[in-house]
Amino acid sequence: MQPLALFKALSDDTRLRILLLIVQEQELCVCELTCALGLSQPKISRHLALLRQLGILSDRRQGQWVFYQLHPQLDDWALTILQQTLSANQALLSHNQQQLAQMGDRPERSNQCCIASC
Amino acid sequence: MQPLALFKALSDDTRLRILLLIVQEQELCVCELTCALGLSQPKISRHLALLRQLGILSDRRQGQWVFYQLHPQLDDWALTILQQTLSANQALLSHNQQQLAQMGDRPERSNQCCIASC
DNA sequence: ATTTGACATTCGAAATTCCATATATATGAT
DNA sequence: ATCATATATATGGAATTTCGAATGTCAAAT
Repeated sequence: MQPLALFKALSDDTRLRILLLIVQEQELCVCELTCALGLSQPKISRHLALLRQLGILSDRRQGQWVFYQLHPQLDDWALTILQQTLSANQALLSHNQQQLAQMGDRPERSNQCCIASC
Repeated sequence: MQPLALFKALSDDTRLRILLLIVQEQELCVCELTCALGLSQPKISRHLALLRQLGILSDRRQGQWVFYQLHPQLDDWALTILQQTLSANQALLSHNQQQLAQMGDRPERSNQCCIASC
């Protein structure tokens, strides 16, 4: 991951919030992000596609939903940048986290491999 | 310093290199940056103005030369981001540092307050 | 006072980024 | 098959960013 590519990804408000929310929450689906950010679904989806193509996020489909998380092979330094940005700027996301907390009918996560289902 | 503002500043190749070089070298003047990056003087100057207006860099004039350094009041987290980006991506600057090393007639720094001159 | 070298600024064109709207695909339920 | 929900993509235009070229400013030296 080239530094310039990472910083370009982070230089848009929507993408920055998406990434910081995912760092905080581990994994979120498109509808949760749409709700947390109060933006249209196509807009969220377009930015997610960009972050996926850059190798910053990875996605998995579970039934109707597609969940996004940080890409497992994301460079250490890039991960560190994201985590430090989050911890030093928690206030930035407070409204988004509030929206997420108030959201009803959030999809349930099924672990990809838990004792019961394997 | 808002995260979005910092990342927008870092999302341009010229500005990214300017900042990482200054983190490494402490202080550089416009002609040194012009030489190290191999770019036109107006282009360098325009990006420096932007970084100065954002409060990321500060400048001081010494005779004909204007030296730029990181702004003394730059947020800790922003400084950390810059330092970590540099140390994890040294290779990115190798050519620029080579150009700087080969530059002749670099202006001398006079400390703003040394024993001899005060 | 003029010149010279270092740096800053302005302006229009070109390139890039971003968005809203419309449309397409995929999954699960009926 | 059909429909509803969730997500993805395509398109065209608006807004922003970037750049080169020309010009302006400042300080030191003659």
